[in-house]
Amino acid sequence: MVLSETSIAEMAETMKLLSDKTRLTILALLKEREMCVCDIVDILETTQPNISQHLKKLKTGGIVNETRRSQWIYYSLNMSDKPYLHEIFIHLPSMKDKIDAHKPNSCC
Amino acid sequence: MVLSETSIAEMAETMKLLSDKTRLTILALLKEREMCVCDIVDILETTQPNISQHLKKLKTGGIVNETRRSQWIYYSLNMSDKPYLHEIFIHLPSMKDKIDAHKPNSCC
DNA sequence: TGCTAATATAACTGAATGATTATATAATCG
DNA sequence: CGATTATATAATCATTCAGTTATATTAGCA
Repeated sequence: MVLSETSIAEMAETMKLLSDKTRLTILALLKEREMCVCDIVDILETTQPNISQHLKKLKTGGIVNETRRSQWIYYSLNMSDKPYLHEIFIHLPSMKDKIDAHKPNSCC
Repeated sequence: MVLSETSIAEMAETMKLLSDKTRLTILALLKEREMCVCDIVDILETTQPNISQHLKKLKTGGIVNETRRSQWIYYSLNMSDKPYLHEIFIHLPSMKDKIDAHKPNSCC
C-alpha cells in the first residue's frame, strides 16, 4: 500500500489558508475550544461578514468543521487529514487571555 | 528564561512564503541538496528573474541561506529557527526524479 | 405569522502579488 | 581590458485577495 503523498499544489493551497493573520488567529482561538461565529467576531473586533468569509475558506480547505446547534453554528479544528499541520498548531500562541476577557455567552 | 513565542503575525508571514507553488517547489528541491540559481531555473523551466525574486523572499524570510562560490550563488535550506516547519518539510514530496532528470553541471 | 438574532452571500474597492521584459551588477576568462 | 556568464534589480501588468457595505437566508420566539 502506498501512502498518498500530498501534492505541492495542494500543500500550497493549505499554506495559503494559514498565511492570513485573521485566519491564523481564528485557528488559534479554535485550538482552545470550539466557537460560534459571534464569539469570534466579538473577540477579534471585526465585522461578521469578514469572519464568515474566512471561516468559509477554512471549511472549504478542510481545516475546520461546522456544526449547527439551533441558531448558532459552531466551528472547530479539523486536523485529522493534515498531519503536517500539527506542529504549526502546537506553536500557535495561546489565546486563553483573549478568550477569558471575552465574557462567555455575551452573544450565544 | 521565557522561550520566545512566535507571534501570529510572524507565523502568517512565514506561511505566506510557503503558500506559493513555485516557492514550495524550490524548497522541495533544496530539501534534496543545495542548488545554484541556474539549477533551479533549469529544473522548474521558468525565467531566471522569477526564481531570483522568489529566492530573495525566502532569504529575507530566513528560510534559505545563500553562499557565493565563485560565479555561482548556492542556496540551501535554513530550518534552524523555525521548528514548526520541520513537519512540513518532511511532508514535501520528493523531487529526486526531477533532479536526476536534470543532468548535473548543465549550467554550473 | 411576524419579529428578531445569527449567519451567509454578493458586490465593490484598494492593496498586494506573481510573472514577464528590460536592464544592471558582479565574477570569470581570454 | 573586453566578452561572456550568473545573478540581481526595476518597471510593468494582470490577477488575487482581504475588508467593507448591503442584502439574503435561516432559526427561534412571541
